[in-house]
Formats: sequence, structure tokens, C-alpha cells
Amino acid sequence: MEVTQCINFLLTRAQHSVLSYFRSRLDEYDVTPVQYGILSCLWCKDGQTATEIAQRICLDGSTITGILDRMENKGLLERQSDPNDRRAIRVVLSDKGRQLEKPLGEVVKASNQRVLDIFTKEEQELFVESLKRVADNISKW
Amino acid sequence: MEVTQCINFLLTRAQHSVLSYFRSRLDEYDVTPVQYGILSCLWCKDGQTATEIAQRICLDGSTITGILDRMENKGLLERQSDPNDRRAIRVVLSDKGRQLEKPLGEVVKASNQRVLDIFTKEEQELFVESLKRVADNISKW
DNA sequence: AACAAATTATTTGTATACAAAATTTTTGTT
DNA sequence: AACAAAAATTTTGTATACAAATAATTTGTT
Repeated sequence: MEVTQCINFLLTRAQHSVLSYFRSRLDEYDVTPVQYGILSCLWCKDGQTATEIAQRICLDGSTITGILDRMENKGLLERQSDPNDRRAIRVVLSDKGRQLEKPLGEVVKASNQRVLDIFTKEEQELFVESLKRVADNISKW
Repeated sequence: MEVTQCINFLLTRAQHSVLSYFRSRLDEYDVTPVQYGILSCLWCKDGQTATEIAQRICLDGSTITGILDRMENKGLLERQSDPNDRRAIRVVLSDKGRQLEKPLGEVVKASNQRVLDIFTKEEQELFVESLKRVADNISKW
């Protein structure tokens, strides 16, 4: 079987294309796609712990550490220790991080539409549904 | 918009799931998914240059260097200098690399089927087609 | 032939990403 | 209270990945 017909290859290629498109659109805000994911998580509910954020966006706990480091250095957020559980840290948005909600929200919405524009409404739904089914199914194995 | 409804997030999550499944299946052969991609490329045509391989599997040239290093250390392949163009290197399979063709081919074929098993034949074709359309379309922008 | 431009591969720097181990703290059991 | 087990985060080590810069070589132009 040709490697280029392998489902892992096809998914990886599609994901890379979409990721770089999103990266290019987010670039002017000095935010990466995964950093947008964390911001988005915090816009929804500020002050979550690192573990909560990691679970929400399906990342390993140890991956979060470095990403939060870089976001803290850029002044997007702050780590605060949780008085009730000193193991935990609470991740809190800065003004800068909060103010990005509207512009980044618009950029991501537009990018999303642009990517899905090549499909009809029905195809879009089927495609999104299929991606969810693949991810959910494998995580059960 | 919820980050979990973002097409970039959905694609990334599906890709991660499939990638880790493939990784787990390839693990007993001490080969990673991208290393399988390079092997597969060479089984098809041995002695390709790093650039040819990179283009074939859609990787940046500078990414190839490290992957070939690790594969060379594991004795899967060898770098040979091209007498006709001393800038180029020819990547040549070792016996070990060649002998993996059959067992890895089978593992990947089975993994592929297992991932796609959740779909009907029609859904499979539409899904694969959609992934290609997404990747091809964005690379034109 | 001389030299600019292009090509091939590598190096350097940065960002994800995960696994395994380590650290600190909390929870549960005896 | 003592201590084992679990939980939250970080650290360390390894593997992708890309961008920009570099080095060596080849190609194209004058």
C-alpha cells in the first residue's frame, strides 16, 4: 500500500494544512493555534487549573507547562497558586489576554468558514461528524 | 465559538488519535509513524534524495535531517553521496530496512482498516476524499 | 571564464507533544 | 497519627516540525 493512501498520512497532511493556515492568520496577534486554544478555554471560564485546561483541549499535562510558560512571558496570563489546594495552579487571564477575545474570535470564525467553504452544508456536517467519530472511537480502544 | 467546535481542533484531535494508534502498532518494530513513511517511500524507490523524500511525504527539508539521523543510527538506512551531484545525498535502505517491508506493510494495512472500520464503504470514500480536498485546497492559497 | 542565482542539505532556534520520573501536597486507610 | 496511594505540576529526555541562516555545489548568464 502506498504511504500516501494511508489514513494516518492523509489525516496528518490535512491537519498540517489547516494548522498552518490558522497559524498564519493568528500570527499578527503573536498567538499560536494551541495558545488560542488555551485562551479560548479561559475566556469560557477563567481561573481553571492546568489539568482542567489540558483535559479540555486534549493535551498531555507536561505539554501544558511549556505553553503556559511562553504565554506568561508574553503577558497573556498569570499563574496563581490555589489557596485550597497548594498542588494546583490557577491560570488567570491578563487584560491583554482578555482583550484578544473579540478579535481572535472573529479571525478563527472566519478561518473556520474559509476551510469548510469547499464543502456543501451536508458535506461539512458529515466531515465534522466523521472527525469526531474517528477521535472518539480510537480513544475507547 | 467553542474551541472544541473549531475545525483545526477537530482535525488535530482526530489526527492525534490515529497517530497514537499507529505509533502503538509500530512500536514493537521500533519504528515511528513518520519513519514508516520514509521506509515506505524507499521500498517504492530506493536511493532517493532527501529532498525527493521530503516532497513525497510533505515534510520540510530540515525536518528530514533529524529523522534520517535516527534511522541511520538504528541501522535502517544509509546516506550515500551522489557522485553526479555532490550537494545531494542518496538515501539507501539497509537489509534491516528492506526486510521490514512485509511485516510493516501488513501492520499498517490492518491499522488502516481498523481505523476506517467505523465507516461504511461510501463514508470511507467520502472521508478520504474530503481530507484530500482540504489539504489540496489550502495548499493552493 | 566569472559570477550571480538557484539548489541541496545541514545547523540553529523555537514550539509542540508525549512518556517517565521527580516533587509537593492531599486523600484515604489503618 | 502514620503511612500508602493518588493527584497536580514540573523536569528531563526524546521526537517531530518549521523558519531562517549557513555551507557547499551546481546552473545559468554574460
